[in-house]
Amino acid sequence: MRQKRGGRAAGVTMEDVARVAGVSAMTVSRVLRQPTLVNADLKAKVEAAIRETGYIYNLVASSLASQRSGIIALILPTVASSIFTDSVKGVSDVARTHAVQMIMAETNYSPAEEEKVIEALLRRRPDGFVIVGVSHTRATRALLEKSGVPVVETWDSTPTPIDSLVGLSNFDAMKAMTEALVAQGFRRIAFVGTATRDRRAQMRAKGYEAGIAEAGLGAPLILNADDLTSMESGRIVAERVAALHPRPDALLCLNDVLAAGALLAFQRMGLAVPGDIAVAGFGGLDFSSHLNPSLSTVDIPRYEMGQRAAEMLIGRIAGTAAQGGTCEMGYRIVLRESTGGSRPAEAQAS
Amino acid sequence: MRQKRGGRAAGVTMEDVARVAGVSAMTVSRVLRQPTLVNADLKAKVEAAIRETGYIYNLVASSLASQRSGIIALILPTVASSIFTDSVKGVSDVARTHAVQMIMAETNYSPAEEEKVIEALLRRRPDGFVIVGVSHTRATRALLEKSGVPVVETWDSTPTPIDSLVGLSNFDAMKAMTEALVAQGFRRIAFVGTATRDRRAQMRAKGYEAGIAEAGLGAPLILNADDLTSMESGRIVAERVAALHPRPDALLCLNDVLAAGALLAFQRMGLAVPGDIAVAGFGGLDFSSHLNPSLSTVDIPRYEMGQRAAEMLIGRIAGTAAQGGTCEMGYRIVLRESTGGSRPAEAQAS
DNA sequence: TTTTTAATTGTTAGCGCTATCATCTGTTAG
DNA sequence: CTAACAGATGATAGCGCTAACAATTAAAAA
Repeated sequence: MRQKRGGRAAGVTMEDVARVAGVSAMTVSRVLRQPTLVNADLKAKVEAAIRETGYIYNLVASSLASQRSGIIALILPTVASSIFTDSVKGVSDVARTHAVQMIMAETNYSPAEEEKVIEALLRRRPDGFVIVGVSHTRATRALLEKSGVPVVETWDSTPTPIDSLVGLSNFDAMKAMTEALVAQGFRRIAFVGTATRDRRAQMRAKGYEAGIAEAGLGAPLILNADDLTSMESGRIVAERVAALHPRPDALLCLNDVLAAGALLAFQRMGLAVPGDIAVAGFGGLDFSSHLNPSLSTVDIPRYEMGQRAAEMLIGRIAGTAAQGGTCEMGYRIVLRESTGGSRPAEAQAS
Repeated sequence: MRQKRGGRAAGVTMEDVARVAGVSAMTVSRVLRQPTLVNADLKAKVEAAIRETGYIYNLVASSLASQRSGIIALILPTVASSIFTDSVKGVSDVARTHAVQMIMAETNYSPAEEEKVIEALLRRRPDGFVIVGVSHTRATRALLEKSGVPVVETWDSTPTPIDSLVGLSNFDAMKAMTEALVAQGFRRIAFVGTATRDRRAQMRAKGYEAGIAEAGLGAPLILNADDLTSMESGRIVAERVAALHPRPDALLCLNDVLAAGALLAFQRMGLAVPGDIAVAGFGGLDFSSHLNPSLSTVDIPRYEMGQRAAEMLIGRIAGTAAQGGTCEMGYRIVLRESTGGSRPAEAQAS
């Protein structure tokens, strides 16, 4: 430890290691970053010096000098929801294998907050962004394009991604589930989820509407919920649904969390699922298959989406992948007991 | 944009902004960091120049020059589990209000991985660490102590924290739940969760054992599960429990996820909960109160623990809090239908 | 032997900021 | 009228690393 610049304590630097090992700082740097370029004896000497001094490589200085931060930023609507945790893990796992660190920030489903958050993260000079969603403010888009940082958008689809895309058609997926419910014989299918929040929610609602329209089932019935990510919210909606006349014979939910909340609430108020009312969700979350009755859902490859997005991003950063790359992820309609399907049967789609 | 150093493109720098505004770079820096020191006219001019040039502050350079990264690191066992998401949010929310960024890494419940992860993060020179758990390798402890970075440990208790602690007594909490079950009249209480994973799991198992021993209920019965964070694992354990002779009259689980998996599995195999077997969990997760029957649990202030830990850490970083600070968080025994308690009644403890 | 080439290592000059001190203005007090 | 001082701005010298190039040595080719 030395004293420098007005008395602030500084840690061990590469220079210190170099002195101990009897080489130049550059050689130490090479041992750490391109060990094959260094003679084996010297390498051993340097490694010993590193151990002896307790040197900890300084990535801040490295980032500044090399213009590479080794950080990828992950922007998502919320960190506190089970909906995205698997995608986070997918990104995080890939990041780790490439010796890159992931930094996360949440937007609370607000494009304005997203703009702020991205601007804040840009100050860290991340090597790339994975962003959940394709709907951004004009300024956000301009900011990202000007910065020249690779971006992979995901969890939604668009023909005009900022850079690259790991897509998911929320519209198609929810429409397919609606059709599956129709095929199961349900005729008064209601939908929970607002059309006024984020684009993913909107597209799912539109998919439901399209499914209803094509089946010629009359006017769609869309119910809103204030909070779209809590079981409590599902419970509250279930009470409203139970009071409707005529009561819907199926309730399709924006996601599995709402669906589970509704399903359990129906049961508690004495309604049989699916006898009195069927319930279906979206997302394929883990707990869905464990509920009694097990919950029908649209299974989407959450972990794989995160993985794929991170891999694509790392390709873009390395320059091996071209801009404009797109990869559409599929979905699976999983009909279980909550819609009258049998437990083990899992229909396949897309 | 200028070309520098062999042709790499560089973005707009503070120097560029300064030139446009007709001031020195130092003044631009002051406008951004200590605006009160700068004359209002100049400030306006600089702000205009920033907008005009599209300048984005470079925190990498700032971190290097100021020896402050503005990053706090959060180390937790896993990012993919609902158990910690609320704590993550607590840390993240506090970090945001202090204009600090949070960087997260997971250890997979392994002290060896924790050591690697902490060493990797130390390279980014974070201003502080929040670490879930108090059990670390000797090397980890030495590393953190030598680095001099403030550390707040949480989600467990110890008289000898590395630096500061936001504590939770897993032993006391699980013992209290065991006693509550005994008070409810259960006599053959089994426990699920391994005593061989992390210290938090161990302490909970020990709390259960102590509760059983003090009640004079004979030998404790501890069942292991391979995976301690999935409902599927709870289901598998439930099958083993159902086959026991005599069958336990209550199953106490390491956490709510296991408990929910077990509860739903018991129901599916035709066992009444709590009639044939009671179930209780730990963690106070959101979904517990929604299950039918609602799940008894030990509610712990997950979000607040994250908040408190982050606040304490920021105090340590600012130098306003002393080393060795400790703050013990409480817990609440919540008895619900799954142990024969009535739904609204929520007993209070600690 | 001399020249060419490849393989190692070192030197230099930043990366884009900020801590520190110096300078310069305009006040206020003596 | 000068000294003392506070307030605002600028100049300088790094922070700890790496890109680019230079220098050195040893091996291969001529």
